[in-house]
Amino acid sequence: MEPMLRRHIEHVVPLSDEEYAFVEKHFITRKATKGAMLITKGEPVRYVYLVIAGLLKLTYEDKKEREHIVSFAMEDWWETDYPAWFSGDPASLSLKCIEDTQVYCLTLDGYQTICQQLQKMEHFFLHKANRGHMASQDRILSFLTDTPRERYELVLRKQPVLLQRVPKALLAAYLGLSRETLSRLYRSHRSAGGGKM
Amino acid sequence: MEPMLRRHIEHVVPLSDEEYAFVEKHFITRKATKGAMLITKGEPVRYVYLVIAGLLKLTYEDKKEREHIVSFAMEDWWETDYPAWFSGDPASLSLKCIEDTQVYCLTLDGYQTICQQLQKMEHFFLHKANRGHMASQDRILSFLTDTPRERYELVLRKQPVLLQRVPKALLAAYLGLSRETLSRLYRSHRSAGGGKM
DNA sequence: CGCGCGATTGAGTAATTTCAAATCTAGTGG
DNA sequence: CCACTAGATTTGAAATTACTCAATCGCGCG
Repeated sequence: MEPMLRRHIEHVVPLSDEEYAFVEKHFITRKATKGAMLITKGEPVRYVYLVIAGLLKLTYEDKKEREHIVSFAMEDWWETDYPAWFSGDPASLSLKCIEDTQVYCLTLDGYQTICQQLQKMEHFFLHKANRGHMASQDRILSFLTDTPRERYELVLRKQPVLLQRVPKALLAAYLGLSRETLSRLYRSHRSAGGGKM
Repeated sequence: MEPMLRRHIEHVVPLSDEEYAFVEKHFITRKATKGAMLITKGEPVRYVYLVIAGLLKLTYEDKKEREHIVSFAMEDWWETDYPAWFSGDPASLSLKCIEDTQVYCLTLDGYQTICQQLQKMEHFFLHKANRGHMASQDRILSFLTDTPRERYELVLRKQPVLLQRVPKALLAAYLGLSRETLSRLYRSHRSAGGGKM
């Protein structure tokens, strides 16, 4: 069966068998169980990860030891602490498995080699980077424009999957509000929405 | 004298005279006076802009007609409504001059042609896209982690220029708080900071 | 001098947070 | 099947914080 990596890339640029083989050489795959850390704050960042299956959280811990979630990464997402990965500096973020997870791993060297040798792949990564940038701007806009309640409703509408897959406390850390507030918003929805009681 | 565009690009990738000439062909320059609109909500987005001099605001207007500032663009920044520029859809954002401004303009066609013909330039844009993505994640993190007061102090420390160049009301729309609140934060700083009265 | 605009101030209101306690749920062992 | 525990979720009440709305201030310009 076609490897997930190939399908993923060819969704953007077509590759010959030879080209794909060259690309694949630079990846390794890894399985990690729920709770495992792929990136730990303070340590070097070896890889950028492409999620094959499972769910990750990219987090930042502030001075008061509160955990904030920069993003969730699920199937087909690329994730890492980019500033640390690019620069070689120790990570300021952590990346942790919320579910059992399988990922492709790519080093910075591998990334650079692939881009240098295959313009198509540089094009692919440009495409992905642009997407990522736009998604981030969207999230910024949501912080500027929407109230916490509206942000919650947005997730409810656009990513109902998250409600199933992540504990509410994590969702709160992603939306930027306290678990208590999230719980109260959730309640008002249950009744208003017309669920059976 | 060296055109700003060439210096800007060669800060990332070196170009031969011939290569630069090819690239430059696809840009036009434009001057716009304070208050002019480069992108108007609802209209098509022809260009991505590289700011040569001046200052722009990229804004979103919500249902209650309140203006939110996604970002300020100053010298050496690339800015546009990316989703609209890439897709051809009408803009959901607006881009307006806060000061008299001079920009390079590049169409999507020009961008694609340049990338296709010169791998170096695809590399350049990949570099820029990665930077942009990281900057956005940083801003997201600030919304998650910092209180409005801390966000204000961050700008104070890291981009004091903005305080000089931008009216306070705009800064508030950028930080995601009301002008009144910003004014009060500003006050408490004046006294605490030990400025002459 | 008076107008106009940006910035500030004051007072009351709405929303969220915090801290503490109560409740619920799934898994474990008897 | 029931009791029990750990973790997640919910609830309550007080305290913070930011918002809104309205009024005032300060300054540059005609």
